Amino acid sequence: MRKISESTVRRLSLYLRFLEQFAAHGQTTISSAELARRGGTTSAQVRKDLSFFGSFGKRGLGYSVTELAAKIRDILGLRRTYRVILVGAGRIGGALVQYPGFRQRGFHVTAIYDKDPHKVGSRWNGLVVRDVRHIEADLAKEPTDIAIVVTPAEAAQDVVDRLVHSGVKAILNFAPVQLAVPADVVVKSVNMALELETLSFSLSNR
Amino acid sequence: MRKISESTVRRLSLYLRFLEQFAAHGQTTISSAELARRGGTTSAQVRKDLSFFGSFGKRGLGYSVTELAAKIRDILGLRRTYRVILVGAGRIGGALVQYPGFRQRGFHVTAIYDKDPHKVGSRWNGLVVRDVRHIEADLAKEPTDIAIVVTPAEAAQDVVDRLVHSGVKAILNFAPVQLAVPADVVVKSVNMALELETLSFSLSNR
DNA sequence: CCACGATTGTGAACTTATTCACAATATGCG
DNA sequence: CGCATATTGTGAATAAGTTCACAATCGTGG
Repeated sequence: MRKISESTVRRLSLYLRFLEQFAAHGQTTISSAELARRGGTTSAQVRKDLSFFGSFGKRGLGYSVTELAAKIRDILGLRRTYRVILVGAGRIGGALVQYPGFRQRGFHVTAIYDKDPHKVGSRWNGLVVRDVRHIEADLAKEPTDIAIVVTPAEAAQDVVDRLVHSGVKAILNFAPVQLAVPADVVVKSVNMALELETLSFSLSNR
Repeated sequence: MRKISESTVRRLSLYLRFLEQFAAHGQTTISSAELARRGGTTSAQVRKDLSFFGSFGKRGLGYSVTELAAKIRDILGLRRTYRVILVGAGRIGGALVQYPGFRQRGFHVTAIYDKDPHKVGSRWNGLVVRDVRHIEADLAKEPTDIAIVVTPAEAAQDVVDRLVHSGVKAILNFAPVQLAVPADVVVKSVNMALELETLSFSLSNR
């Protein structure tokens, strides 16, 4: 397959969200122009994004809302559900476990780990927090593709090494460090402070 | 000023983080190559990013860690501190208020608002949750540039309208909706589920 | 004080992403 | 059925972002 840009994937994700909203309102077809309006982009961009994967519309008519949604789910790999483990039972971890958006989209948090003995054993949203040292053994029994890392910066690389060693292939990282992983593992880092800094930049430059 | 790309700003933010780490280790100078290695980019990229704002290095030597950090803080508008208000006293809101990264970087959460009468009045990290209907009056007394919106999707646009009306110029939005704002207000939307979906895409395409 | 190794700053080349623009349909209506 | 209208799919044009490559310059050591 041709190399698909990150921005295209993010937009597809957005389009899917809008399609679901349209479906909920009983709308059956949608034009690229309308999708673009909602997503803050252009109709040409919408069509180009989709064109990398096939042609899903009808000229003169637009797209079938449900068909296109199904197609995008397919493209994004959202037909299946994913087991997700979470490392770091802090406040952000807690918020994430309970975040309904994950489950709605098929991401099921199946285990929570922490290093702190005070946290190990407590219940979180129906899950018992386990000691990080069980990661390897647990994942050997229950292979898991995705992990969310919400540890302090110092602990993150060590945790990631163990996750990678245990077969985790995708990591959503909230720790403010650049993580080193093998080429076949994908890391996506999110950093709240950095988002605020881009806002600060915008504020200072106008 | 020349138009600066979002990616450049994000990278500057990253460089700043690394520079602070280097400073903490007592390192006094740094080369673009080393900064690039840490940030997962190239030395040319680092120099180009900086070149949009001036020339801060010494040929043959590199950059002074503290000087460059100061320069980037300047560029990003981080010399000052920012008052930040938070709308939505849910779990994510709670996690964000306590997130040390914000305060460290000069973003001070000064007020929390919610619509739910059960939440209004409770204390959160030393702040009393106030009713959203006080936003206008409060901001008239204490002008605030930045707001973080962590409301349900349905409520977000309404809240944003009131924020904009009250003079807020930058919004970090966690609600899964596209927000409409005037041209002089900047919105940055963050969506956790979307991040996981990009991971899902990567997993399905290799 | 000159030659050498290191490293910046930056135009130019290249690559990637977005927008344009239009032929190719599909529908509906008289 | 044929014309008017809507809207896709896509090559070509444009714009934006990244990498290359090299002259400029700094510090050092003989």
